[in-house]
Amino acid sequence: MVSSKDVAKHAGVSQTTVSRVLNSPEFVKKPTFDKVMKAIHDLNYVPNGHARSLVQNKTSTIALLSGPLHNPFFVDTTSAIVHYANEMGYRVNVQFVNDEKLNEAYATAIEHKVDGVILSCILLDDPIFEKLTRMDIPFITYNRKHKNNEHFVEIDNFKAGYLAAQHMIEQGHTAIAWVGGTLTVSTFNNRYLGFLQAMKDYKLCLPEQYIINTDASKQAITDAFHKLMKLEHPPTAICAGADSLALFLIDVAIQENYTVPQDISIIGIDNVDISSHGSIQLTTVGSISEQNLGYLAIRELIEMIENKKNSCIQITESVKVFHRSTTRKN
Amino acid sequence: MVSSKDVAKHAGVSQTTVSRVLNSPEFVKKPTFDKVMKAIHDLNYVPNGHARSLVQNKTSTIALLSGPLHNPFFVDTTSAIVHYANEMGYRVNVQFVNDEKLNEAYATAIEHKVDGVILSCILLDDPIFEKLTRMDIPFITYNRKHKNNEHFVEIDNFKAGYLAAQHMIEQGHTAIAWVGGTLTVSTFNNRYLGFLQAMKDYKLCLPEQYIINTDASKQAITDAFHKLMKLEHPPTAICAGADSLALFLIDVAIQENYTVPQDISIIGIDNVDISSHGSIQLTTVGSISEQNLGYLAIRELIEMIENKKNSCIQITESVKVFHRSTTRKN
DNA sequence: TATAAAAATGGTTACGTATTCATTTTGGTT
DNA sequence: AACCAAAATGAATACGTAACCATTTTTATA
Repeated sequence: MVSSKDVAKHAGVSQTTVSRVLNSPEFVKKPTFDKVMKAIHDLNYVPNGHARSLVQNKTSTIALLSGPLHNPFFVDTTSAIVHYANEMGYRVNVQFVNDEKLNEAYATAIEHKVDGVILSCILLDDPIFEKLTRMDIPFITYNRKHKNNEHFVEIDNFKAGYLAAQHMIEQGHTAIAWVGGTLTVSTFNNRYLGFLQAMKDYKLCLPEQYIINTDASKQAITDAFHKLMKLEHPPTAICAGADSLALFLIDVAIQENYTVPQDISIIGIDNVDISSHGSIQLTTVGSISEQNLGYLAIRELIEMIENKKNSCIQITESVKVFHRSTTRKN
Repeated sequence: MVSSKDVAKHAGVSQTTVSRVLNSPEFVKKPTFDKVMKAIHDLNYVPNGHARSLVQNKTSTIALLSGPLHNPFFVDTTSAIVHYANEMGYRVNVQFVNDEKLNEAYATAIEHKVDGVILSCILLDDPIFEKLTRMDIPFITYNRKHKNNEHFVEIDNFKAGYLAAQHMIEQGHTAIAWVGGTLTVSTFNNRYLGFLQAMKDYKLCLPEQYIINTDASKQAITDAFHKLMKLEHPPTAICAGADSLALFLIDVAIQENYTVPQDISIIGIDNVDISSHGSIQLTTVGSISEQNLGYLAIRELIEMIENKKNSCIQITESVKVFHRSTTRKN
């Protein structure tokens, strides 16, 4: 492997000068600069990023711990995060983690002394939080948050759950079910609480069988749907804890020859990009702002890294209903 | 930052022993091992990956240069690639590149001495190819390939184009249009050639206005659709060069109050995961095998990295039609 | 017990860069 | 020409690890 020493020798200068040519060319005379550049080109030299990271203690790398891409929410956020980070000169190490394999993911992230960590998949009560804090690595969570989290970006999850229920109620539904994810996740927890509050405020009956909080796998959602529709009095509407769940539900419904929304109304939360596709037209609750959570989070993280500011970043975006075609008057 | 020297001092051993505890514990006595582990834990030590990379000339990192995630094909492949790589102990540096900003992307990838590069976005006649070869970094392309490419994984694009046209013809269509991407991309080029061949074999008339090869942006596809449907004799069927294009077309069609497939049949190529969703049910041509191209590519790349084998990897997967609900008898 | 072999540990160095400080060269002024 | 300040360059070092070789300690064998 050709190093800056080789370049120096080839150009008849010192390694220091080679380094200067690349990092502070204003301090080197034109002829010297040209000589070195020629040598760099001749030898096909590429500086070694690891050596630089080692000496500068700066990696220009960010670790992204995202949820899986089969959830369209993470498609949108991952895309936004990687694009913005690259634009700002950072490389992004991506990992798609499920909640179990979290520890490994953190380990590899930390070993490489990334400049910052941006993550979604943290539990309300996650020991990882302390580790990251102790490591003194800037980090921010998006979508989810930790119980004593300082830096996070989220939507108003409680209100989102509330609005979802309210929307169904306003459409004349009374038999409204909830299908959400595990409550150890802040997002699902708050959305669920919002849903409950609306049902209470509007004095609607909510039988226990109408409430399903399970893991977010396709299989679990399929089972949930079956369970609901086989009840003696099946619901006429389902509020899903996330668009990804809503899309699963719709898929299952169609497979089982139900028509959405004629047979059953379904609303999601997140307003993922694909929900507005003509073939899907998912009614959902999402951020009022155009910018997705991933973008907001990475912007703040890079701000934290570069300006070392330690003021708390706590962004909660307002939400509204996007009324499309998967819900209708009952 | 706490280093292995600090650990060594704290444990009363040499730095070498600390290194051994972590990398070849079988050569260190139990009591010493315990002492060191305690020190590691006490000091909250995490080894520095960059220093290790520097001395070992091995990074356990792979650069992924993918197309954008709004194309669902890249959602599937990115997911598969990152998952498999992580499982095999590699970190993945992801960049979503458009064809213009390719050079920057390569530069940052190469600077960090990644163990390998996996890329989709290469043009048939791309100077990058030579650079990578000269750098002696193992690399493989998926989906697309370079004109003198050695390692690649693709589907049988020519046949895919052929089958798409054939499917429409068998459904009784005669006015069949083509909407594909730029022909400097191997994938689109071969699919287009296959389409042409089928039209020729079946002796179908193909007016020039029925052929649109443009960039793959939503706007361009919208324009293409308008152009086609405003013709005096609009087509009754469109073969799209990729599922992403087909999905754009369907979205536009629905917005413009066309019904798919009643008003117009549309077929894609790739069989992306989302195409089988109940709300979409896109008829498409895709690989016979279950495994997506990203998975095949990363598997081969890691094989190349670890076994230094230099036999050419040239995988072309057979394809078939997945007949769903966006095409029908004319 | 003596001795050789094996096991365990330590000292030193290299990896490739940026940085600090010292030295040389340049250019301007008298 | 002499001198000084400024500009340009170079030498030496640190970053944190793994690897190589040397040394010490332990174990097995006669």
